[in-house]
Amino acid sequence: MMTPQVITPQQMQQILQQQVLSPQQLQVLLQQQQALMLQQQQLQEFYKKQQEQLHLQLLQQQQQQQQQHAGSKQNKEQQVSAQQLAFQQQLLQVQQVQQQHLLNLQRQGLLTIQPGQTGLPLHSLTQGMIPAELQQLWKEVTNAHVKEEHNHNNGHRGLDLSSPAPPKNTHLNHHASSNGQYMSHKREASTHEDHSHHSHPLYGHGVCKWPGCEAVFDDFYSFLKHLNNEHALDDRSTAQCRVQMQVVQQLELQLAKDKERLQAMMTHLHVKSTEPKNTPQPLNLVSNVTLSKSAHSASPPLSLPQTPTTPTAPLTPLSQTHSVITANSLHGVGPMRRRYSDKYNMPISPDLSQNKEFYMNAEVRPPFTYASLIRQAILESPEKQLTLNEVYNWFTRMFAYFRRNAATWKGAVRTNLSLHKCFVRVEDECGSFWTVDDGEFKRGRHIQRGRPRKHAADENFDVQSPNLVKNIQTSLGYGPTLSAAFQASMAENNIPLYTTGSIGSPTLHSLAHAFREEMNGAMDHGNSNGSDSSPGRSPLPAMHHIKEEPLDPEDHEGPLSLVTTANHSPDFDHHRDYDDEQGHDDML
DNA sequence: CCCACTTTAAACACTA
DNA sequence: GTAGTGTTTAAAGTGG
Repeated sequence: MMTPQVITPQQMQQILQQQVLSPQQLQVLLQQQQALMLQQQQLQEFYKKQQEQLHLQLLQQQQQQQQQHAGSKQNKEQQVSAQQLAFQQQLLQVQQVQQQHLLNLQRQGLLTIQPGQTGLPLHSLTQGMIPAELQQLWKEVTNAHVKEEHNHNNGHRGLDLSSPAPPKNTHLNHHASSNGQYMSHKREASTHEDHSHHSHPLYGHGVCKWPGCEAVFDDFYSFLKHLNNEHALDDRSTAQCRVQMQVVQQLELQLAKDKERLQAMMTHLHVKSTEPKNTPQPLNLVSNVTLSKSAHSASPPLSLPQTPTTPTAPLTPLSQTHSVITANSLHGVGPMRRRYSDKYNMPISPDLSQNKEFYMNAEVRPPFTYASLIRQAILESPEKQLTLNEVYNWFTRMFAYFRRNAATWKGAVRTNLSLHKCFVRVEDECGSFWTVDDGEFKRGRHIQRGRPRKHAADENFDVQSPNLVKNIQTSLGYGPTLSAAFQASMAENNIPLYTTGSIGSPTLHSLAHAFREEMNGAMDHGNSNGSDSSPGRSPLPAMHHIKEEPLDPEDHEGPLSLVTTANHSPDFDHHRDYDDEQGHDDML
């Protein structure tokens, strides 16, 4: 495996630029292509090693911290948590680069992994493994002092049952070795195949993996024939090869950058960790709670599947409850009982924005209520209004959990939309969409039960009834004024306005973009319906609300309803930049 | 224990 | 008829 430096891209390029090649050169070229593959594998190994190093370092650090951890807590806590956050995000980033790299390789046919041979499903490598592993790492770092770090070998079984990765891939404290396991499997497999002459890096699952080819073959020999005929050394092939080289180069470049950054961070943290005072607490801030809780609720040793959700916690150490994510909830079985922001206006935005990538990649149930999430989704939209389908898409886009556990949450979303007073349905010719009445959200009220059942037909009656006063108000273009009111409301709740680019967190756009890129590679079939967006809406819909108000005296206490107006700011031109491009719902 | 709230499931209605 | 959407009710769980 540890092949010495095989060939540099420059050399390759030279060769390729010669254009006219002898059979010998062709042979050399093919060999070099294989060498390139080996390089890829080396890269992978490097990734693993880096992970391992990280792991060790984190453990060391944590041990040191434990020894000092009796001291002052509160002051340093946040500082440390910020470091941890950054570190965690860097970890994530490296993982994502790795993931992207692997995906790319796989897509380009340079990495041929056949589940049957490796014993691991491909997606466990390209999708599930990364977040799971990261979480595992975090769990170890954060919980090591509670859990016994030693003699865990056979006792722990890894992860979340819903995780795509099989248990054996996720042994506690064995993530590195399990990867090594994979590698050795792969190596074994490939050497074995090489012996049997039935494998080729460009041949997998009966398909030619030459970039852009994907021809199907029954047997290996017809593939070889095809390879020699269709992908012989000609302009096209060399061009493709060059492209591939650039892809690899770019990935390597990116990796190098991230590596460097990570190294700097690690160095920095390491230095700090040797200073007695800077590490009053273990890396995490909440894991104790999480662990103790889940230790009761879940089967003891293992099922802390995605517990590393705790990285969310360091950012917003508000209360303990929100950090408690039990195994059950992570499995999608248990109810979502982390009242993070359901009432009392706990702003979910900070957590959401800071942990966005985490939620996007890890199948962790977000510690927010549906109502909070829906509200967030709507408020994040340029026009502060979303169709149901767009709400769905926001969920799937922002949370890996909802991409996977699609079973019931859509119903819950609908129920919440209907049930909460704060969500107001608005309708125009093109369809209906939902807006948020933040005043009602603050009050956290539900529509009273037992009120007369509403029939759709009723909506057409009583257009002038007092119930619809709000509608009339909101249908007048109160744009700027209401926008100000809305922002004030947001400020009051300490909720950043993404759409206006607030806190230093990455914008939704860029994140969505990154996510989309990743998804494009990672999704097997996901996009069943390209039409994510609901029937096109005019930028200025003639709004008339549908939701009736039971005419509660309290409902007229203030200008609350004004806030509910969709913010028809002049920027509706750049709306839906990402909304419409993706329809990843229904991916179970 | 009570109450408010959340989640989930289910039934039902309406529309495309 | 089906799927999507929306409303409502009920049960169960959580937490103040």
